[in-house]
Formats: sequence, structure tokens, C-alpha cells
Amino acid sequence: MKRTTKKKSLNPADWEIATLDVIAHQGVSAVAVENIAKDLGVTKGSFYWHFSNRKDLIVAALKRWQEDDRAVIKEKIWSIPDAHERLKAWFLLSAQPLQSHLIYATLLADRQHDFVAKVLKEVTLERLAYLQKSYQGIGYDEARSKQQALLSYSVYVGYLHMAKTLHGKFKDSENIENYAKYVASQLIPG
Amino acid sequence: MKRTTKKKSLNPADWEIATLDVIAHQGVSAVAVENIAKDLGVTKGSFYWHFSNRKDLIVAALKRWQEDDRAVIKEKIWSIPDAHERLKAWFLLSAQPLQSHLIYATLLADRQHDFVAKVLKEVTLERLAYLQKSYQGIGYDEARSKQQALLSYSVYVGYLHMAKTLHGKFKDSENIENYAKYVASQLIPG
DNA sequence: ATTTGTCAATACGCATGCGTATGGAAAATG
DNA sequence: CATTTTCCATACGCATGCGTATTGACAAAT
Repeated sequence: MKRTTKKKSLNPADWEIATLDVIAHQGVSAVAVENIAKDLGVTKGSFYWHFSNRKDLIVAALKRWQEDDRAVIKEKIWSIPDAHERLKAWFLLSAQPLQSHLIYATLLADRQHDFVAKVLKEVTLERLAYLQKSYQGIGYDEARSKQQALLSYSVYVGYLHMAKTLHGKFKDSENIENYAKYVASQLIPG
Repeated sequence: MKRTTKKKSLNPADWEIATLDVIAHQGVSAVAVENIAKDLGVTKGSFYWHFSNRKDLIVAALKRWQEDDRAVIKEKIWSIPDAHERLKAWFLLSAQPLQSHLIYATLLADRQHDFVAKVLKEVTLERLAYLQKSYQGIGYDEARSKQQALLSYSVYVGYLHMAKTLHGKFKDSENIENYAKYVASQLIPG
């Protein structure tokens, strides 16, 4: 995955983006300084000018992911005023092949590292909170909307893994579309 | 985690069990020959007498897990004749703190290794099949029971991750019991 | 034009962890 | 008993990958 060398000089963001690419497809433990350097067309001499060590790189990359994800949710989900429609939009978004989902799925895998666990917990709680709020918006009381949010979010997480585990028996978009509709019909009343 | 030295000599099964313990709590990539040897109170000189290499050990351990899990399902789930009750029993079993679930969750994480992916796919398809069969047993047609099985199984997988990710905000068994009942009520008709 | 700052190449040290080679002790076998 | 088998310890080679040290090239500033 060589980059087109349109820029003469790298900045931290370049490294973070390349790192997220590795995380999305191979997981955190596959983040190797020298390999990413090769992807970027340089050697690690460059890396240690921009970052102090490997952990710093990963933390910075995850922060970037977290912020980007937050922005997408804000724009694509919270812009929808009606709670019912908002929930439907969320389920639809969840089934879309975005890198953000891949990253989330691999982070679930690499929880051993405490800095991963930290980000993961933050993101998860945040997402549960807005799901819960949406369910309250369609009339569920607090306790029920909490449970329902957890249930719906579990479906999301589970789906991510199913998609990876069963790839081949699953990926054709016809079925996915169907399934997404079915899930929404089961988890959103009315 | 030192073993009580009641036995003078080790066999492959001892290594496999110790390996599953590591996998359950730290993942496949944490399986290090020398560490497990230390857990068992020997050195790796012993290991390479019983196994040819690290991969063989992991594959053997996973095979053991797969067979044990199959046995549990056969005994605790398929022994129930009524499909409705059987599904309820499955949801209950899923919420129980068994090592088998931990292992499954970490395997989802360590899919990079193709031998892990292989086992994972087998087990998942098998479980989906019996879930589907149970849903057909309560009257769902084939297409619907397939989707419903996928949905229910996603909830299971998602729950495993939620439990780990949110541990602390989640673990008290009162809530888990409640949540399990709620999930069952949502995913089993009647 | 010289100096300074920015970015990168190369070479090295070092830890980890797999696999091998070899030898030894204890138990089974004759 | 002697000898073979079984099981394990020790010591080594080797690859990978992180981090450091040193040097260099090119651009911007003065």
C-alpha cells in the first residue's frame, strides 16, 4: 500500500492515518514502526522525529479515530430530529462498510492494552448514551431504554464480528440490506 | 497459577488446558511456550517433547475447546425437547460466566491467524445452525429463522464484548439477570 | 552565502520468544 | 541388574522489532 508521493515531507497526521489503516485490517498488535514507515516510503529514522515511541503513535491514532467518529455521528445521526428516524438511520449506518467500524471491531480484540481499553470504554459509553436517549425519545422509560440500548448495541457489535467471521457466507449486499431491515424492524417498535 | 504437583509427569492434555487458560484471559498471541512451561512447573525442554511447535499446541488446545463446547451444548441444550424452552435455556447459558465464552470472545479477537479463523467459523456456523433449528421449531419459516438466529447470535457475541468492555459498570449479577430476561423476552416470541 | 531547522537514512544495542542440540535422571522393560 | 524409553533441564542460535545515536540532505531564514 504505497502512498503516492505527492508530498515531500511527512507530518504526524500521515503516520496516524497509516496506523489506523493497519489497525483496521490487522489490529493494534500489528502496528510495527518499520512496516508503517515502509508504507509511507521512509524509514523509522523519520518516525522517531515525529513521535517519541510506538505507544504514542497508537494513542494519537486512536484519538484521531475517536474524534472523526464523533464528528460523523454528530453530522449523520444527531442532525435527524425525529427519534424514530434517528434510530433507523443508526442501524443503517451500522451496516455500512466504513473503516470506523473495522477499527472498532479490532479494538474490541486488542483490549489487553490498557490505552485501548480506555478509548474503547469511552466510545462505547458515549454510543450507549445516545442510543438510550433516542429510545427515550420514542417513549421508553429510562430503565427500559437503557436495556434496549444495550441490546441494540450488542447487535451492532455482534454483527461486526459475524461479518468478519462468516465472510463469504455473508457479504453479498442483497442479504445485508435485508438483514439490516429485519433487525431494525425487530429492535425499533412501530 | 502454579499447579499442585500431584502428578510426576505431564501429558499433552495438561499443556492444552493450560493453554486454554491463557487464551481465555489474554488471547492467542499471549500464548508463549516458556511462560506456560513455567505455569506447569517445567521448562520448554518438556514442551518440545510433547509438541512439535507453538502452532500445534494452539491448534490442539482449540480442538479440545471445540469438542468440550459441543459436549456442553449437547447435554444442556439439546436435551430439552421443547424448542421454546430450549431457546430460553440457550440465552440463559449465554449469560453464564463460563470459560468457554471467554475463549470464544478472545478468538474473535485473534482471527488474524488462519487456524483460529477456521475453528471460529466452524463453531459459529454450527451454533447458528442449531439456533435456526430451534426457531424453526417454534414455527418460524426457514428464511425468517435464519435471520432471527443471526440476530440472536449477534446479541450473544455483542454481550460478550459489552461485558468485557464495560466491566465495572456492568458486572453486578442482579442487572445481568434482569438483562438476560429482557433479551429473552425480546428475542423469543410468546 | 552562511547558518539554522526540518526531516530522513543508516547502523547499532538490546530484549523477547521460537526452535534446536545435547545431556541427564527416573521409570519402565527385559 | 542392565538397558531402553520417557520426560525434562540447560545452553545456544536466530529472527523480529523497539529505541538510540549519528550523520546527512535540503529548505528556510538571516
